[in-house]
Amino acid sequence: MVTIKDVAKVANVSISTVSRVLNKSGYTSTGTKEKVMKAVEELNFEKNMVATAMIKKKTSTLGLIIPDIKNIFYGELTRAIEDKANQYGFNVILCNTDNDLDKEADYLNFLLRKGVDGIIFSTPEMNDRNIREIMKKRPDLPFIIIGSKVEGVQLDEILVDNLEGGYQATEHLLELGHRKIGFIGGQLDSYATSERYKGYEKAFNDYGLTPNESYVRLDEFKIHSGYNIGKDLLSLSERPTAIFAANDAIAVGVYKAARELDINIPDELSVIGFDDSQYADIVYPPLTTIRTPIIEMGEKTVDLAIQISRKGKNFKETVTYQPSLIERDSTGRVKENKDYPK
Amino acid sequence: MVTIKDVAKVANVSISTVSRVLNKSGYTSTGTKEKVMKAVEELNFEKNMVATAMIKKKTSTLGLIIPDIKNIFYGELTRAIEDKANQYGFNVILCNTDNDLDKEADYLNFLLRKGVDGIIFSTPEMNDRNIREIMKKRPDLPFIIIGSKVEGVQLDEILVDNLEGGYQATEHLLELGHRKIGFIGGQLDSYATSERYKGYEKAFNDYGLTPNESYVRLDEFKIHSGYNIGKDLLSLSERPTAIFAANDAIAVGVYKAARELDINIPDELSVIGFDDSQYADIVYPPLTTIRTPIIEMGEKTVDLAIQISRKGKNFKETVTYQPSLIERDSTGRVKENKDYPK
DNA sequence: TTGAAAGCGCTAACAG
DNA sequence: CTGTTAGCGCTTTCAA
Repeated sequence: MVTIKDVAKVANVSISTVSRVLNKSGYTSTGTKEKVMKAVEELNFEKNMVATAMIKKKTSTLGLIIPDIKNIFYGELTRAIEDKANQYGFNVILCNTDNDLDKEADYLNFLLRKGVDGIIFSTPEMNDRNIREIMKKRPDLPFIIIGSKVEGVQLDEILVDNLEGGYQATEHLLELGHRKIGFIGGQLDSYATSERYKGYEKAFNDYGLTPNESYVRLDEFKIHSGYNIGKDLLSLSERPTAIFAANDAIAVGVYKAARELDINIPDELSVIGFDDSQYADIVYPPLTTIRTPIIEMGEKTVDLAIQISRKGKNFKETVTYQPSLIERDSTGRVKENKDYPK
Repeated sequence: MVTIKDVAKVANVSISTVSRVLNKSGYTSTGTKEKVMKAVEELNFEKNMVATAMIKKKTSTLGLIIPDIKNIFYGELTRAIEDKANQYGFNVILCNTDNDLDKEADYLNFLLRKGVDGIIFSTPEMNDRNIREIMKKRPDLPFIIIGSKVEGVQLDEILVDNLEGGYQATEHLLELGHRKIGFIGGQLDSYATSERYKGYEKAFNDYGLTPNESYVRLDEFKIHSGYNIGKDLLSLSERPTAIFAANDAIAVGVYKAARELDINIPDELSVIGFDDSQYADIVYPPLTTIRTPIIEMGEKTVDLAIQISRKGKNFKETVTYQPSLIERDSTGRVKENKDYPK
């Protein structure tokens, strides 16, 4: 391994001089600068970041904690985060927890021991004890959460206005004449679900209506949840004419269920999703959905993490992005269904 | 920050003793062991891995270089790799290159300077100059490539038998009576494409046939490629009755094209993909495809990387996995099409 | 069985 | 403008 020492020897200067020119810190004459750079070239020297990390207590590394990278939403988010981090000269360590708090705790510990400069969470549970603990342990480090909130802690949050999104989705359906609108979400301890549900409720209320409780079902943000619940809902004697799926994966499951039951989308059933992930444009008919500005959010998260790491800013920020309705072909005007009473 | 020094003070022993009990190396009396552990607990001490890395030249970190984590195939692969690495107590740094060799070179340099214990590549190009260079530079480090080969270097390779997979796909179509079979792939400098194409050709030959050149098109392993080429192929006056898409993403694009042209799958067009990714079960009709054992391959990759890193094994291994045909509903017996002459 | 001391590769005062 | 020196937190001889 070529070290700064070797460079010093070849350039015939001291190691501190080498360090100075390498870091452009302090004064160095043009002459020595050149000598050093020549030696660097000659030896193909590259600074060992582990050594620097030891002194500076900075590793140029961010930890990213998500439930599962196979989930397309996190794939998109992760890509945005990694790209931005890379622009700053940072790397990201990927951690998949499957929402397992013990696994998360292990990762957290590991990341800390490795000296990461900040940790980005995108975990849905609002009562994540790990985050509380870690923040107490390392109040100096940036901890940013994206897409959710954690109860009982002040931390930097990057959010989408879920309530507004839920409202937009429901309103869209309502305007198309639907009244029997199903809601399929994750669990209520997930911030996204609870807010999106609130939006759903609010839209009904603003229309002078109340949602039918039996149309509201909670499970997971996954395809199979949409499929199972979709089958349930669509087998009801008085089935919904529209379904608001709290994310696109659930909507994909609903598509599957509808297909099995031979229910046409959008003629007999309108479906709206949430996120505007890749799924939305793959399924047929293309999915009407609520767009979450994932890329902007991911980038902002990294900006914040790195700013805090560098300047040690200390105030906890909440940045909220606005969602928007993306109309595709999975929603349509409600139609009288002759097969069963309305 | 609590250091080994603090522990030593509290336990009233020397730091080397603390180090010994922490690492279970050398002799320590039960008494001191206890004292030390008590102090560790009391102080909530956690060993700084950066310091250890400096001495041991091991970071328990692997670099993973892929084109794009948004691509579902890489999502699945990455998850398998990260899980396995985590089992070993390793982390993975994710790098997205978009197949940009300069970007890849930058990442590589960065990873080396950070002292990763090995690098896993899943980049399609066979003439990746970076890999050659880096291997010359650090012959001690494990470099494993998964899913592809690189010309002019001996490195550990984890592969799926692409030729066999291509053969199976084509044979399946041939057996269903198809003769006008399109092939849509990535570029020929991608190992996967070239081998899968060879399999396609071989199957034809084994049936005493030759593929129609005008049905063979190459672009990228992406949805839009499948879509564009699909539209082309399906607009031919004598269009293919079946298409072998060299990966599932391309198949998804073909679905889209077929839908726009109002061509029914599988009645008027059979489609077969490759990978058996999530896409296969999301689209309608569910996609017949060739399964690549991604999880096993990812795990094997990590096994190898860590084994080599630990024991410094030096022989370059090539592990080949067998693909298998997964029949779903996108392929069917060829039908006479009355709309145009056969 | 334990402690002292050297050192991993680099940075950062502090002198000069 | 440059060199000497003292670490960063830990591991590892080498003595005791």
